[in-house]
Amino acid sequence: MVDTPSPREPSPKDPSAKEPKEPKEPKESSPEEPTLEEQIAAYQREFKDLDPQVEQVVSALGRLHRRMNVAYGRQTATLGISNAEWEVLKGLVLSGAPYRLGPGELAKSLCLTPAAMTHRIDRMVTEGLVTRERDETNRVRVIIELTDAGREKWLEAMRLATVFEEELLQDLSDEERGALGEMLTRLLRRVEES
Amino acid sequence: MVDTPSPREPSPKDPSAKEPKEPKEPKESSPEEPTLEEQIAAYQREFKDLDPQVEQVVSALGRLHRRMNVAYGRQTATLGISNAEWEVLKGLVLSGAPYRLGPGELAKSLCLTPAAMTHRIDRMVTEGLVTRERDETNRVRVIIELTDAGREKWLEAMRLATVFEEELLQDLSDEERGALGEMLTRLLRRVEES
DNA sequence: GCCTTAGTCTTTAGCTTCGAAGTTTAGGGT
DNA sequence: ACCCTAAACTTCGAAGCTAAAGACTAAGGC
Repeated sequence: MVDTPSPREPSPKDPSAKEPKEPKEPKESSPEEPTLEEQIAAYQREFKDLDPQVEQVVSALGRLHRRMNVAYGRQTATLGISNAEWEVLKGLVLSGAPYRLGPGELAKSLCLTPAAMTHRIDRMVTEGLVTRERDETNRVRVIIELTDAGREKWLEAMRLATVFEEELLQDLSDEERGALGEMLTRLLRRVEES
Repeated sequence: MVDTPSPREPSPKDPSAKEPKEPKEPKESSPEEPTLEEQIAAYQREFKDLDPQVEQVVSALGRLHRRMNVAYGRQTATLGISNAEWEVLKGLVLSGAPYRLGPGELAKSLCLTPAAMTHRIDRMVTEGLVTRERDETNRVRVIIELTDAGREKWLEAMRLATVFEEELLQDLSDEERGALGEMLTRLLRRVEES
């Protein structure tokens, strides 16, 4: 998860409230959210035999993933769907035409339990993104099929996502992008083998 | 976390059950969980103007994070704590001696709501990992303090985690590790700026 | 032909989280 | 002195997920 916990928004707080006469000193050193460097320094302070190189990779990776999910969430929200629903659309589209899958297969590809799929599909059917029907040749199976509206939503979300991802990687050269992807893939293979 | 959704275990299924006479053909092509390469190929098939390099970075990153969380979860489970509790211990230790923080500060450093912290702390107090007491000089504040047992748990978890992380990165040379960490940090900075 | 076994989806109960309202305390203005 | 606002935590209600149990269907042995 997997992960798709909807991240917390700081609750923007009506800015029309009266402006405080004095901005009120930031309290002295707000320990709100330590930066990455501070966090790694703290780790070294508290745990002597720690490889800072390894820690930097692991910590940056975790933070990056969290921030990206927040960004994706903001984008899908503008389309009127949740991050969770976007994941379902992804699963269906990636299965290829004619975009039909059973709830169980969808659940596997999203690393969810079948029970969770049942409820997600309930919502998405009422929103017109997918249809649910029983397979008449094998009445045990249920078939979820992407609607045209669902496919269109997926396309819009993809367009937003690719723009964001391109911005994210704008500081990396082509060689760097290739090297980064290759190294991440190597790590993934290592962890999937065990 | 976003983060820390407890991942689903495939439910090991009692192995003492009778062995099927024939292992029963894998059904022909189990589309269970597409591999990374298959997934990227599917994306290109369904969305023509997609940069495969970018997609590889993004997809590998997401998968890697999920697998790592599963691995961490297995480790903390052997210590008798959950991934969520481990995060709280991390937050306290990283704040430095004397390992005291308010629930609100803890919540911020973990990207959770204060409400969630209240419940997590309830559990951890009964398990003896932390103590909760009111600050006598400012009776609004509550102070969560790490116990010796809690600190010991954190140390054990750190030892397991560092072993795992070292294994994860074993295929990367020192230069590669440095480059990887630096690139991830650059991406993080980019996304944190906006 | 019946019955067991396995497979697929849904339902139920419990847990964790979030958002919002509620409670208690501190500090400042009148 | 009183009250008002802000801050910090807790409580409440709703939503989502998981694991386990339930219902229904297909397939195969006796």
